[in-house]
Amino acid sequence: MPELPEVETIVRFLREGRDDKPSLYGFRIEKATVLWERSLAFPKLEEFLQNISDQIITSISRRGKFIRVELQNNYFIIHLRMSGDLWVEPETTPPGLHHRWMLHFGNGWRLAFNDPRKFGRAWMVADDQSILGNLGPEPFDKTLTADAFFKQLHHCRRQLKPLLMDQTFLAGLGNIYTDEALHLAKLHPMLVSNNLSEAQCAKLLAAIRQVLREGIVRQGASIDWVYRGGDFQKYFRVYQRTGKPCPVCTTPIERITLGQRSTHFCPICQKM
DNA sequence: ACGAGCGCCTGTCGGC
DNA sequence: TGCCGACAGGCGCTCG
Repeated sequence: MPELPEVETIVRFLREGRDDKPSLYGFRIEKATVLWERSLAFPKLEEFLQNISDQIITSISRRGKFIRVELQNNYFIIHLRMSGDLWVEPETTPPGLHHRWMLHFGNGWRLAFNDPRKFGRAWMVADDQSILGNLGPEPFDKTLTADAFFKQLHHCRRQLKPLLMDQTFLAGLGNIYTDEALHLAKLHPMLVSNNLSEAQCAKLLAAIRQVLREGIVRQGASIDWVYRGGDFQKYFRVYQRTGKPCPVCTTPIERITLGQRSTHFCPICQKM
């Protein structure tokens, strides 16, 4: 489920609690259980189990699509990839079929990483920049001005769709929000970055921020069988709407493959 | 520098 | 009903 709005929703929930679930701030990790070893990218299992025990969660934040849990001695960083999710649940619940690891707090609660497709990864590292250091700017960063974004787009010569999904260019967009932003900005996904005018670049940045804001307000999108969180899927303009009318001009939405990913756009609103 | 192909995984859905 | 391919919110790798 993870693009910026879904990850942001999960981070807020872990930080603030939701419904009957507590905030994890200040929780002491009594011990961890790893059920699928490949979910742990670093360090080796033994070292991880030993070093995570007895540490206290001091903060929880998001960088791009990564979740950064700050502990006293180091960072626990999680990437949900395609199907990962984090559940706060009582220890009395039987572990789910797709649980890959769990942090036990010894107070009746645990944090479980549920990930049917097993693509998700977690790292425990002293320096968070060893994992997050190559990420591009945050879309809402105030220093990312229209002018800076124009320069970034003109610094390379790439199709907009794969470029916007490149996390070293901009951190947080995935397949859904890229398609949605390009439609809102009325830009064809195959347009080449350094051909955009200043006005088009400014419009694209504004569109990216708008769709991400909408996604966060709706608490993310829930599609398929993963992530039953928000309802942004009810408001998709183009994503997974092949053949359905464009919300602006009613022309049927088209689907092509770009950068190995299905790409949805309106052939009238988003001309080459 | 850039894009395409593929691998990693499990699950769902539509067609036959 | 069962089988089979296509497809799914990501990303790292190789190969042209």
